[in-house]
Amino acid sequence: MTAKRGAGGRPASFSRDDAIERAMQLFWRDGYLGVTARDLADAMQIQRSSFYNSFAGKAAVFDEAVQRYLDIAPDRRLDEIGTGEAVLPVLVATLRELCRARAADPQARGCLVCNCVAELVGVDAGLGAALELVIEHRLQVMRRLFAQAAAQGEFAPRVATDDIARAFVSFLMGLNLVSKVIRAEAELWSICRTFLLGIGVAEADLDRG
Amino acid sequence: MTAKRGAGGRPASFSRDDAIERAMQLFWRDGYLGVTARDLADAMQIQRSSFYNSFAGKAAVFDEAVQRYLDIAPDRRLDEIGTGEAVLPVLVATLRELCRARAADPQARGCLVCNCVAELVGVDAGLGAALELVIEHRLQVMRRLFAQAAAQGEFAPRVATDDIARAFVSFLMGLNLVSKVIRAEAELWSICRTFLLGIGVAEADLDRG
DNA sequence: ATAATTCTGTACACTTGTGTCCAATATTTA
DNA sequence: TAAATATTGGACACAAGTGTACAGAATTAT
Repeated sequence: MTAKRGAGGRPASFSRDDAIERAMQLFWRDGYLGVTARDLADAMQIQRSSFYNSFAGKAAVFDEAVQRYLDIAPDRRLDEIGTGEAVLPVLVATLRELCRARAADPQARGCLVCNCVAELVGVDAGLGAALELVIEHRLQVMRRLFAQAAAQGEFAPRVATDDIARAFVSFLMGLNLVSKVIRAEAELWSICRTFLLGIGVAEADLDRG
Repeated sequence: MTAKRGAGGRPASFSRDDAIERAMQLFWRDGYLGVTARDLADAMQIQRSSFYNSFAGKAAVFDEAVQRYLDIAPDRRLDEIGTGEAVLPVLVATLRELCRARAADPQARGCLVCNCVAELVGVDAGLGAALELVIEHRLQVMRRLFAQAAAQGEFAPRVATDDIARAFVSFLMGLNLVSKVIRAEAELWSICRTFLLGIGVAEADLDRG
């Protein structure tokens, strides 16, 4: 049974947050299809019976794991840029951090979302759609941010900011994916550099990340 | 047994090429882990016993399927550009064709190689390494091509051509991946446009693809 | 103390996947 | 025709995965 509210009882001995965290780490490394319910329960350090008691199954845990991933992903900071705030410094710092994190990961796992978009969109209707939403959200946020940055005179776009936003999301997914093959932080950063210069960011703004 | 050379015998009733082609289509749609040996034999339209007779297993078929994919992938044309030949027209035409193909695919499968890099690199050592080689090869070819294009005065690079090559491969992988979510050809093309303008390709060279 | 609730560990039934094997049949070359 | 080779279709053994069930122990609130 799932938890019911009522009189007291034995409390869960595991932290649900910790369990989801461990599940997320596993999905991150092995993808969705590469993980079984057994693997999950093992990684979450709970019995398989507890697993089925407390969670609806692999797909449900995956949903929660993705949410958890979004909380710790380097690009979460882009969602927190407010209106009126400077965009470029945060953008540059975020990309720097992303390169650092991807290169520092000894397992070269790349990005959980990107990996699973490749794996699940068009394969699993439900999970694929959920992941598409994450990408759509990133697109929406970037449209707002690039419009804002241009309006604030932070850079001189050579094409429509909506086009830049789309190119940025594509660039970001490519960077995450290629980071599984290109392992040197400096080379990953050079990709960011090339992209940023290309969309009109000034050289001077790149080093102050 | 695998085929032995000797006196004649009953010839294989199926075309090995067709079988690999069908296997490739299946891997393209469902990924590697999403496909079982049964699925494979079914798709290849051969008995499961014939499957094990004629192929070493799923992984071996996958290897052949990847090679087949490389033969039909839009970016194969980039490998055929000779020394002294103009690079940009082919590059632009290739990207146009890529956008067209990705948008025209009703199943939104993206790129088989990119999908499987996301799925397998770091997960399956053998297959992952083989896919990494494909990416490394693309990197090598692009280094040569961008150096050639710059030397031939086809465009004015603002950063080192090696950096552009790296950024291009990343861009290409991102485009393939995002094409699973962004389905309109015009939007995919706008991503290419933004990238090409960014690395210094002249506006005039974009429309003559 | 009692009821409520959860965990543990094991067990079970069922499905799916893997790889092998075989006898019968079909087709080609020598 | 005989030898060689392939396919067919079914069967088998085995491993792995899924989801459920249950009895006993543990812990909490009332």
